[in-house]
Amino acid sequence: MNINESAENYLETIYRLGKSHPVVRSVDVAEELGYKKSSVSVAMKNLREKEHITVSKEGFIQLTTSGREIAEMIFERHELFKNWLVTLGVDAKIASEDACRLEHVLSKESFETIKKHISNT
Amino acid sequence: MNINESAENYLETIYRLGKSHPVVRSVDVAEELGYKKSSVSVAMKNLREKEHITVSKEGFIQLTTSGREIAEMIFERHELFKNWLVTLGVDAKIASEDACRLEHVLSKESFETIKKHISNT
DNA sequence: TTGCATTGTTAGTATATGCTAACTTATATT
DNA sequence: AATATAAGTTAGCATATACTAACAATGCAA
Repeated sequence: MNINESAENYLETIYRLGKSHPVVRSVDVAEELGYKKSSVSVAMKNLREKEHITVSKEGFIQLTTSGREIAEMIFERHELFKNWLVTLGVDAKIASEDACRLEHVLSKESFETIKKHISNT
Repeated sequence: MNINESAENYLETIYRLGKSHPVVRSVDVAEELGYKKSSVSVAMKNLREKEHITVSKEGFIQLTTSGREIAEMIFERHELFKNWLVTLGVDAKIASEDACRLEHVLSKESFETIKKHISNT
């Protein structure tokens, strides 16, 4: 599948925005991530080429099956780590920022193991 | 201080090698990390310029105080995460690889909190 | 001494990632 | 209609990071 941290973050953001917005456009992603729209434009082009998203002619972004799978995986990791850190006493903002980096670097094996550990705590 | 993940890894590697080798040279670092010596040469030049290492005319690399502080911090994180993951049941090789990425991305606050949590487990 | 092996350096390449600037297009406002 | 605003695109730049290729320096070995 060969997906980058950056691409994972974009997909997660599209997924997250889709929960609260009726449609998601490039400019919404840029706003959410604090990036310039040119950067997002290029990133969306790459995601289109890898078929992780489709974009309607109105500019509405949709996740494909593969895009959704990646986004859901990263989102699950993000939520798990963020909530766990907050439970342990870390400030919510810091927990969220750390989760945002953590979510990309763990192997599936470590993630599943930590998930089990957390649920037994 | 403004230190990159890459630089952190080099410093940690120098520190780690220093535990088992009488002297550490560029070529030892390259061997350890599986990088080309040209890459290490450039990285060592940057670490010299930032005064995180000094290099004798024989090519022996020494950590400065700031370099050692960074290296020890990263090393501590690495060991903590690796051992914790192994304790939870993750394969040692995977645990080590994951620790290698984890060690760079956590805030001090989250690290200290997780450290406390682990020691209470 | 000649020459190979080891170590280190430099220049130039490639990829990933985000930025600025300039442009296009479509919509909306006067 | 003329212009202004919003959204998207493209080209070119900058940084980080490792690579290949070519070269320099040092030391051992025939």
